[in-house]
Amino acid sequence: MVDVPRLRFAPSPTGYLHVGSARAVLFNWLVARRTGGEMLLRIEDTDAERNRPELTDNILETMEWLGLGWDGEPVHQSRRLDLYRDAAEKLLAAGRAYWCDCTAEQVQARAKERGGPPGYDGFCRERGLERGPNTALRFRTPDEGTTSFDDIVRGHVAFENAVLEDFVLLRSSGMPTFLLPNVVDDADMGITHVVRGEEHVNGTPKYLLLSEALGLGYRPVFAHLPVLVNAQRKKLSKRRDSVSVADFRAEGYLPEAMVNYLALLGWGPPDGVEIRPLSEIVELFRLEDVNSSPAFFDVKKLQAFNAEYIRALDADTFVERARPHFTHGDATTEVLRPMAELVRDRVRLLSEVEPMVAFLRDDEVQVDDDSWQKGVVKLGDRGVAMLEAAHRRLGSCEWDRDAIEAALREAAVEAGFVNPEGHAQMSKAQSPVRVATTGRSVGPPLFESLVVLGRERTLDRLEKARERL
RNA sequence: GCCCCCAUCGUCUAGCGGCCUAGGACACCACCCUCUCAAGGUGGCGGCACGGGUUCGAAUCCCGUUGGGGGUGCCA
Repeated sequence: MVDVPRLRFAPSPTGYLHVGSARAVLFNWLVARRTGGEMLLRIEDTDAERNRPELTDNILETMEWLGLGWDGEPVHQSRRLDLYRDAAEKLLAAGRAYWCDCTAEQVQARAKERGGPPGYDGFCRERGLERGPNTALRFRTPDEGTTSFDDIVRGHVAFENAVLEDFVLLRSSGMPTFLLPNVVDDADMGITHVVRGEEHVNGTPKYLLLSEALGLGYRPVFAHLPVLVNAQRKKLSKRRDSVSVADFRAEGYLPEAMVNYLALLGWGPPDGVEIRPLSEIVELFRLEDVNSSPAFFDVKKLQAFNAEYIRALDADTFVERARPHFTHGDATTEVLRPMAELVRDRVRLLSEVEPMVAFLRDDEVQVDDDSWQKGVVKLGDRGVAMLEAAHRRLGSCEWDRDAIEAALREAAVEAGFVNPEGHAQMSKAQSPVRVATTGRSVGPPLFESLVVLGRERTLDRLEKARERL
């Protein structure tokens, strides 16, 4: 039988999918795709206290949005509890586990008393306790020897068994904790490559010891990915940092930009070409090339990628993809369509699209104070003259892009915006007209904007601005 | 405290003993283009943490120091 690589992503439904997990999904997915293997999905919901079942949907939906699907049906640990209990019984029967009734307080108190390292001290190892209402089952770690493994990204990693404390297998509630189901399922699901975050490195010897004690004869290949950190170089945390992939989606990031960017955290293509389709990344990606040092999640660079991906969209696709971000669906779509390319080349996020064309949609224009001061008031008499000249000339010209440009250039000359060569100085002259009609000092090209705005509203807004001065 | 890991421009990375006067990308700065803003073009700023080895030769290998991170839960 040929060994088909089999990977897995194993989230616990205690939070939304964040960028760190998304990167883990991606790398697992890439390996599966590249090697012709599969990536399975396992929901690690053994913590009844913290589980939020509805979050599973968010995680799955977000993975689909990213375009990183999984193979087969998701496995839920909460539906396989018998498997873990059987495994626990086996360990107990083999003398590799024992019952313990110590409370967390007692464990801490003893650690403090002896002045040694924190953690469980093996107090109940020889007490011969029976299962009771307040007993947890602990794994008895070896006192001697070392446990080591070869990590694809980190090389050889070794631990003295003596530093491994006797960890909990079954809570007093009877529910298993992380490690036991993790090992049992990986073996049961035939996982060949365990690709996960660096935070799991220290748990790996326990994982291996468990596998051995269970007589599973199971030993996957490990690859521990570097953590993603914030600007303070701390591991990204859901509490401190805004890292929910669903939030990025809501802000108007494209999944292809997100995935492309994520691939570059801890890995780089050999030819240095950073922006490229996922299909190419699949071809190039190798776990052996993954870094082992922490990577900063740089939103600025993500935005740059996003802008580039947006610019690569054709006009219709751009409108369709921006549409879900509109608060006034059809109305915004209508005014955006004729301006699509011009707007598309100016936004970094899809959420920026609607504000950029709102002046075309709404009856009244909201004039930004700062823009008003800098773009109109500051120009003094010439600003007034420009508004008046523009109003007059736009009142009688044809209504197309070139005619509007010609009219405004003439208005500029009339209002005194002339350069040494005697030509209209449009960079300055356009500003009062722009602010009066669009409400802002920056935005899509003015002439095209006015075409869509229409003569009536344009003249009306120029007049209102004039009156306001 | 103990255990494990990490260390190339501000950031993400290329580099796997000579091709390195260290390449690219993002960010930043300047100029060009230009109806604003973008985009684009050109140029610039900027890095092998430090100290020892090994070697004819080290960003690349080894050791130490320093700095950073992760873990140390009846969370995952």
